[in-house]
Amino acid sequence: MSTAPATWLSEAEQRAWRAWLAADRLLFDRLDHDLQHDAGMSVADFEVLVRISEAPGAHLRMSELADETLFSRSRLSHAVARLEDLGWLHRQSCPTDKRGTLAGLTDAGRAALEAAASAHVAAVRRYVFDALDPDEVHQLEHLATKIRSRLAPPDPGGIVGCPGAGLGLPG
Amino acid sequence: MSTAPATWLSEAEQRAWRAWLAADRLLFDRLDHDLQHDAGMSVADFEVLVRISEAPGAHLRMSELADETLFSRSRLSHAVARLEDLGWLHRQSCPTDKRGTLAGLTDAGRAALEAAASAHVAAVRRYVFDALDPDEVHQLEHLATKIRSRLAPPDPGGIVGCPGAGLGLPG
DNA sequence: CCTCCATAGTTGACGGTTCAACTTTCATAC
DNA sequence: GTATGAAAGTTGAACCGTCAACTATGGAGG
Repeated sequence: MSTAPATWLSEAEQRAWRAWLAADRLLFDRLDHDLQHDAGMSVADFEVLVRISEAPGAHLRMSELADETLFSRSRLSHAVARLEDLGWLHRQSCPTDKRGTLAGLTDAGRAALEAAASAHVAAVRRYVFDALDPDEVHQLEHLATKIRSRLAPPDPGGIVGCPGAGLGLPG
Repeated sequence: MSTAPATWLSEAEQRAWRAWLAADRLLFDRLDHDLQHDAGMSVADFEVLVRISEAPGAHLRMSELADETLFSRSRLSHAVARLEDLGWLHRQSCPTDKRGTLAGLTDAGRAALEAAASAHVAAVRRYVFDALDPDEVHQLEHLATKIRSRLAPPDPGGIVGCPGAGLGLPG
């Protein structure tokens, strides 16, 4: 090991890697802190609510929700249980598959999401997109997509065929 | 709120944002999982060990370590306590400032870092940099740096004037 | 029909992070 | 030199995510 830097990162790669680590930590710490302060929810909670709001009828199978958010089943179970305790979600058993559970947005959940969204989106805009020109936005998508493609199956995209039920919120 | 999408994200921005969220979650979950499996440490532990190894004499003030890793003081305290229990770090009181604590790498810590580094670097290379050409690496650094600059004071860079004690590992 | 295994989801214990005190030491001002 | 406030770290509780069971249902094959 002491003589084998064959796979080390180049200077440029190392700069890029450390810059990403730093930006990532600062950004998500800040977004979480802000959203928790303003709306009493985490970014993870927000993502769950958004994905459900986008589903037709604002309810979604736990599995699909897990796939869309990239949460583990367990993490999602705990998260949805918390959100249900807050009165923002309700769970009901799936009529067509008795193993399944549907998570649906309550009125309070929709209200909480709407209340949270504006400040959160503004924060994302302020910390990220206000600094980037259209070309850089495209680069960001391109880089993220490239990296993502090496790590997992492709974005499920629109599993559901029926948009329009959602609030049109960013993720 | 129902009539004010004035600050919403554009389609392109939303694609970029969701792609980043996804890549980020997949990448760090995977890196953490791999490193935990191969070397019994988290990516956060690895970063702490790397930063200490790069300091002159392989010891560093807790505050400086917190600034470099972007950990909170509390998080760092807990992390260093765990690493000390593992025998990879030792703490000693700072001779010039009795409030201070110096965290230093033990021989076992250096060995653990060296053992972890090769597989971890290979994973970063495999999941990230193998997919990117030099231009894209530069774009990644540029984007991350731009975002970072909106969120925090600039990179402390080399607070310490004396490299050479480190292992030259990526962060 | 019945076995077998995969899928769906939940649960509880454990580990790591945050948050809010708290102690100790340093620096400044009087 | 002493009061006051800032800085350095630590601690314990609460919270969140992971991991390894576990239950229950669905589907495929004999």
